[in-house]
Amino acid sequence: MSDLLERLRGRGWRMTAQRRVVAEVLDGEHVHMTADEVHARAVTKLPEISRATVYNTLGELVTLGEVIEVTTDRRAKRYDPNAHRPHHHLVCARCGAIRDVHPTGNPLADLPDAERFGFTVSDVEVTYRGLCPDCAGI
Amino acid sequence: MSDLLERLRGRGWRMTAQRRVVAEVLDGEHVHMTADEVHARAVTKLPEISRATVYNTLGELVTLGEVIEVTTDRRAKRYDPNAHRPHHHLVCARCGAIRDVHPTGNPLADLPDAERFGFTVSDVEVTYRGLCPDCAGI
DNA sequence: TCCTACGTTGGACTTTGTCTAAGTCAAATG
DNA sequence: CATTTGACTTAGACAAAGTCCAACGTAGGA
Ligand SMILES: [Mn+2]
Ligand SMILES: [Mn+2]
Ligand SMILES: [Zn+2]
Ligand SMILES: [Zn+2]
Repeated sequence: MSDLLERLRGRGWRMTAQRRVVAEVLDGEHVHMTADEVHARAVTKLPEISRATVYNTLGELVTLGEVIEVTTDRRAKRYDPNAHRPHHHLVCARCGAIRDVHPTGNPLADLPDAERFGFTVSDVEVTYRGLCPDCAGI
Repeated sequence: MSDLLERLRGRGWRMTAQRRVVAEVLDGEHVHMTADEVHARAVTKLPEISRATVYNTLGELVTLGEVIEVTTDRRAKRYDPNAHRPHHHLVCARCGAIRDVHPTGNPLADLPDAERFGFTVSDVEVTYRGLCPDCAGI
């Protein structure tokens, strides 16, 4: 994530305080923030940053392949800076906690030709659902 | 789907023209309509039916286990009357076409204990993405 | 037939995200 | 450095999907 700013520059993108702050906020393990959460944290470092710019920058990071959009529920999209290692997600149905998981096996191989209906299948998302330790105890 | 009305009655639910119409609309193969699409079709049979009632009834059918909510994108939820046979979905990234698919293998078995982080995992959704024959040709 | 609790309705409201016009500024240029 | 310019940022209007509510209507039991 730290050389992200270089890559952006390499693409001829202008470096701004806003983009730097959004990139800084998106860092860590099992980070899956909504756009508004990113904005809330960005504001603590750069009070004037607007919601629109956060949306714009997140969209650019997704296009760049530095961040992945994750949709685990019908609420807000989540932005996942762990774009380097392919993984799937385990979601608590009650509190919404999200963990990265790395299942064995290849789900793409599990889809026979007869079940592809002529589609060119390029990607697969797997979402495991259940209750986290905290929520299961209640 | 035809005995749905019986089951509803068995649960002590009042039978109304609105609920009957929503149940009728939700029938067929590879049907994955949004709430507004269900409403649009329901209106042709019962012009006075309101959006709120469609949402209410769909929610009730989901609770009853007669219909499954499918979220393939961050647009509208889709309602799937094929709740009887477990299946997953294949989605065209361009036009949004949805097909039911039945992959081999069990993704739940592919998630080792060490990757469960103490969660009680109860369900898994798999979404295959790609291009349908029409969209791949363009 | 009458009652009433449950179902329905329209509209206001919320959440999430997009769009735009006007202002600002990074960085190329000399 | 100072200038210049088009890409970037901003506030706020707008849109789509869904929820909520108070008033009204009716299914089905007494
Ligand atoms: Mn992740
Ligand atoms: Mn389906
Ligand atoms: Zn939880
Ligand atoms: Zn298509």
